[in-house]
Amino acid sequence: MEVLWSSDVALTANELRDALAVRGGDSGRTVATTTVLTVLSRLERKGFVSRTRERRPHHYQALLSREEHTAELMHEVLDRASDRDAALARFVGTVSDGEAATLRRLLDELAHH
Amino acid sequence: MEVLWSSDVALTANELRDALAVRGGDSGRTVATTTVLTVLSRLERKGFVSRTRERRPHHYQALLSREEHTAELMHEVLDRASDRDAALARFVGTVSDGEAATLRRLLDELAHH
DNA sequence: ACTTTGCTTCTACACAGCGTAGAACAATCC
DNA sequence: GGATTGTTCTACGCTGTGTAGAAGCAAAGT
Repeated sequence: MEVLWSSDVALTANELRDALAVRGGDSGRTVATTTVLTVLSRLERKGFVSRTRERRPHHYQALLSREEHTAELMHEVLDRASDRDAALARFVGTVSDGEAATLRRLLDELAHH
Repeated sequence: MEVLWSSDVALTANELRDALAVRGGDSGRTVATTTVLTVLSRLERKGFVSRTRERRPHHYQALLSREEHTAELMHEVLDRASDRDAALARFVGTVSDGEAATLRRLLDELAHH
């Protein structure tokens, strides 16, 4: 359900419902607006989303982009490891060559402040 | 429940129950042996654990170490990202200096086959 | 061989989380 | 102020997890 989220910015529940209807056009999968609102409320409670409570059609917006969220999750997973370095080693040992290259590049950039 | 797992190797259900009793000694938290067995069966079904079905007290053993499991989870999280490289960038951008250094070292080792 | 003992499987229950939505309540618009 | 539109409350079904009792099965004692 989060999938749809990280696409753009600041939507109302109805706009989001419509966006969903388009995306999942395969079968008649149309969710009710209330469903969207419930999910949005739960996401807000968990701090994944913020809303504008002023003007009546509340506008909702993701607090973290998809990528930030992914990075966040990776950190959470890593934090649960007893030996972080060992876990990192395992991780690095199983990335593709291309990703290893990407990582090197990113670390280089990081080094140049 | 997994926590206890990644410590050592090849145990029977009862040994594991005892180990649990020791670790969680705070309050009278003693789990029944059947509980341990149920959990072990579920873990086996999910491929996290293997067992020796021969000699009667079956011996159970983790298939992945704690670290491997962590790395595995990190990959799963990363696989769900739409833009893997961007997610990696966010991740790298938020690691500590020490870990950045660790990553560099690991990547260097990787480069030397 | 028959019983006892101990290990394993089957079944079950409570509780949490998620996807879903109807019904009720609140604000906005003529 | 009645109609329309948006939001909250409440709830149901499904799945996963922690927990364990009851029953089945295999090895060991006599």
